Amino acid sequence: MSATSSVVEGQATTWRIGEVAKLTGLTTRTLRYWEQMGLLTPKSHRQAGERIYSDAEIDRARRIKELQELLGFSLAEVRVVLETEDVLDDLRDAYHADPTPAHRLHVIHRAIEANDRLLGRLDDTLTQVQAFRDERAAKAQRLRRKAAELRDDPGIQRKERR
Amino acid sequence: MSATSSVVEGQATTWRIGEVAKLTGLTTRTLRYWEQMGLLTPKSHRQAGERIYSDAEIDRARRIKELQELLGFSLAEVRVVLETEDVLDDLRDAYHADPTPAHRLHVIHRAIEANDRLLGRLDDTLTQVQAFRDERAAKAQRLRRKAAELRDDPGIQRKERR
DNA sequence: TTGCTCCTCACGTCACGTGAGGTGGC
DNA sequence: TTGCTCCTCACGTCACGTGAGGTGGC
Repeated sequence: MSATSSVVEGQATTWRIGEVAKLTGLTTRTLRYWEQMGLLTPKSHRQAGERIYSDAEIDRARRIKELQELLGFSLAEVRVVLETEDVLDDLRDAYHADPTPAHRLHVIHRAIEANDRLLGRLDDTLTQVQAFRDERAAKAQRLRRKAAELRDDPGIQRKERR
Repeated sequence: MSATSSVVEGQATTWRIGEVAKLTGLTTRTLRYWEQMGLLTPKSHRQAGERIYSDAEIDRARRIKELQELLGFSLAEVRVVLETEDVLDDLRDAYHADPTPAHRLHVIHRAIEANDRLLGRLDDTLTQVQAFRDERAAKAQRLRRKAAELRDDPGIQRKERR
């Protein structure tokens, strides 16, 4: 919001690549690579080629990062997800440009499908992480019980376990 | 359990690399690579170098996969986690070999620390995935509402949004 | 002029994928 | 002998990391 070197142009706040990196936890190298791959294009390039990003690109960068890190998507998979969302955004932008209602309904149905697929994968990872977490929580309990035993009775050699 | 080509040697079931691959969802290349990195060593090599795995290695392979895919760990990070667990296993094996109780307590405390760190990271990812999931669920609702509107009233150009 | 951030190559790295060419047991 | 799985190189790939060498505005 009030970053020292943010630039105001017209109305909207814009950012340099180093600022985007700090805000998103990415590196400048990654941002340039994603641009090269056609995943994240800066709003504009300034004189001498300096990249200028808007808030929309910050959101997009965060989305890409989530899809990669939380769901293990490759950039090719990320691309597919983002493309269906871009289509939806285009639809919204062109809301009065009169595409036929039938076409709009079709686009929305594709968006619903894509979204539901994502939801499904998220639920899958959720249950997997849950199961893994429960295992670790149980192990934490066992370890603490063991430590308590050793503290109370440090000299006793127990016969259980072999 | 009753895989066709599983081998019985003494009492325990053993597996060939291709069987391990199928059981774990990994590739044989990955299993060999992890061995080369010192992360997963087969129980033994047979004549002509054929790798023989036991159930313990299947479990270990699954653990490595979980740490990689669910938590995004690099193999270097996986190594650290597994090493602290290996120490615990050694402790259990040497339970009657009389290490001092003080030393045992120390090892257990380190294991508790390591386990709690993992638990913390699991809880972090859990909340992140949850938040992401909730976003998607909300979007699913919005999309379905929109689709219903279009179905009920396909000809109307609404004035909301811009 | 000095600092800071930006830029474009371009080679390096991590974790494998993918053949190439060959061996061993039913 | 034919099929199948195994083996070891070894080059390729994906997603960046990491300098090298240079430009531009306070």
